[in-house]
Amino acid sequence: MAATLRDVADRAQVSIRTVSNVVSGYEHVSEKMRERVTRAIDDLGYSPNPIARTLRTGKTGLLSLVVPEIDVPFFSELARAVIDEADALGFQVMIDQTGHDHERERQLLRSGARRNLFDGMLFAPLATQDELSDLEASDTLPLILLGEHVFDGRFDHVAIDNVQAAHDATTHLLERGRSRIAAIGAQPKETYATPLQRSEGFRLALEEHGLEPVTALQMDAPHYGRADGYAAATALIEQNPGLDAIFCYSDLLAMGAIRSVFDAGLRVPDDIAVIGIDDIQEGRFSRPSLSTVSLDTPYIARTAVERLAARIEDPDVPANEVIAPHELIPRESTQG
Amino acid sequence: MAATLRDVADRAQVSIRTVSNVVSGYEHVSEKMRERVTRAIDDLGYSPNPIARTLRTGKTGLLSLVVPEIDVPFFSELARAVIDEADALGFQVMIDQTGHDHERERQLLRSGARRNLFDGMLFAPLATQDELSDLEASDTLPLILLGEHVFDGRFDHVAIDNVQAAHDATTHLLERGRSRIAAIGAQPKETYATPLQRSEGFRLALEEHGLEPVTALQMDAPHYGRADGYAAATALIEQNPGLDAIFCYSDLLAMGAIRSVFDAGLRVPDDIAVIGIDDIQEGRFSRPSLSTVSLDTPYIARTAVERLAARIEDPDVPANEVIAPHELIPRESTQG
DNA sequence: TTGTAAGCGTTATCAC
DNA sequence: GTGATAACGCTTACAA
Repeated sequence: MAATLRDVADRAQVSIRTVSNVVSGYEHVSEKMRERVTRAIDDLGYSPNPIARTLRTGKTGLLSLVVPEIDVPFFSELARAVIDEADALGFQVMIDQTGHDHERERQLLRSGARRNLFDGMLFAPLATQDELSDLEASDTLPLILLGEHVFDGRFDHVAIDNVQAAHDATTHLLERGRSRIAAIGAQPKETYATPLQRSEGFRLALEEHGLEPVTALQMDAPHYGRADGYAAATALIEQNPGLDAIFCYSDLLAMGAIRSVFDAGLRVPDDIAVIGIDDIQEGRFSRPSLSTVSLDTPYIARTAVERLAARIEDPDVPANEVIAPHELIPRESTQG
Repeated sequence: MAATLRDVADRAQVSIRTVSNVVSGYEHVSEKMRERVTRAIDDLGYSPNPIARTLRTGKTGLLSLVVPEIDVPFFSELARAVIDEADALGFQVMIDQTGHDHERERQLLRSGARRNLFDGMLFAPLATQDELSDLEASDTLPLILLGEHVFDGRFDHVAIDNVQAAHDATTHLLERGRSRIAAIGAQPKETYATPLQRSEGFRLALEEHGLEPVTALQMDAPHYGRADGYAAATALIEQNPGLDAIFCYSDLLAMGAIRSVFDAGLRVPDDIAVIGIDDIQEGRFSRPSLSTVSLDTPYIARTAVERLAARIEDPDVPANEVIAPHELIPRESTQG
């Protein structure tokens, strides 16, 4: 069915080697040959088999992007940027979803079967340090960790300063005169780095303003979806009449929280100000528009893909950690 | 570095054939052999090279999902379902974005290089009939078209009844007593099927209620994003004081339109009712929550992946077209 | 039940 | 500058 190098060679009456040279743009091919081969290629509608090429070269041109769920806006926006960046560098991107499954993340990290299928992996995990701790850098395919800010010299990171981001968001609320501030997004049992760091930033900001973090005002959120934000905010409002602000660890939590405030008959930001983290597109057109801390997904994607490409090129480049910039974006949900 | 079948065979003192048998779960292997081989596999940390396997078998286990933009909620929600379904059937999913680029869609449809990399392709296009018209089913890898409702016996479709969906949305507005109804989402130049069909459904519903579609009330939208909805609605409101409802061809357009209504100092649904199509998650927590026509993405994904798997199994199964169900979901944005 | 060997479509190492 | 030919790691006739 599909034509092979051999078919082209036969038709052009040249050796398979010459055809390969033409296809891969080798310089030293005579004009005559090149033309003859090109014609045969067109006649037969030949295109090279990437699988065979890969078996020979070891390079697939495929990257793996691992995210919890692709339909979470932050991750789909990240994926978009990653795919575009990868495309620019000649890579295609496979998406794996871990669905908040710790075990699945673990598996993906060490599944050797993937070594040969992918040139590298971009990992945006809930992952904890312990998931990586018993992993040698040499055990995995070229790997870039996204988002998590874990101090570990062995792997490349493109991280976010979660402590500072949470601190900035909380400080913004404080500066707007709010003092009974709740936080939504701590994780119940797991020791994921991101929520811990955001809790830390929240606490720090309060203390800087001479406030003591009140345990009752810190709500867990099993996931970071709208429904989780809604449920947590509903409980908070019911139990804390004086509440005047909510800091959510993600924009999606914030969207749910805002809806909950209104369903409780209160207003955002007049009664309760709400701020998130991520700066997903949804928050720019929502009502009220969502104040947030913008994480620079294009920067994260570009840096990560470039870094990964470099590591694929040379596996021995020392691991480094880049902290992506973030920026407070005040919008209506805190302008009260 | 990575161990091969040969290495395992050497270590277990058996032939490569026996190792292969064990790895691929062949039945007739003696217990003794199986154990010896298994031990060697563990010792060496062997896992089979999927690329080599593919070169031999012709099956990659990879599917290609082509969408305009993965960060558009409808497509990320679809992708999530597709990836999950594919996973259940042992496939992994590669994502390609066409970025509304007609030429790129064309390319992806006929790029022969992909024939060997993917077992099949799920295509959620802006695609027009003419993009497919000069394409033989045998030219492409196994292909399922998503969303477009094009009558063409050559390709498998999992389609939406766009005419009926638009009709239902419009009728809902009419039944709520609205009569000066605008529509946002027609496409300027291109002859994409989806907008044409939705325009048709809009027109039909109006006529059934004895109303004449007014050209001035039908707005183009270059893309289907929030910003496009915002811009179109703003223009509509400015030029049509009596407007009492807007039917948007997508939920994202509707989110932008709603914001625009409020920025104009009017209320949804009191002054202007708004309805969309898609039923993205965002619309369930927005304020007001968004009335919409729900497209059953899990159904679409499941049907499409199953169908594709069947076609990969047997390329000669006749093409068929499935119409995915849709359902009107009345929410706050039309309850005035 | 297990071993031997051919071949999937490339690239790359030799010669010439 | 071009032609044979040996891998890449696997599956699968065909033998034994």
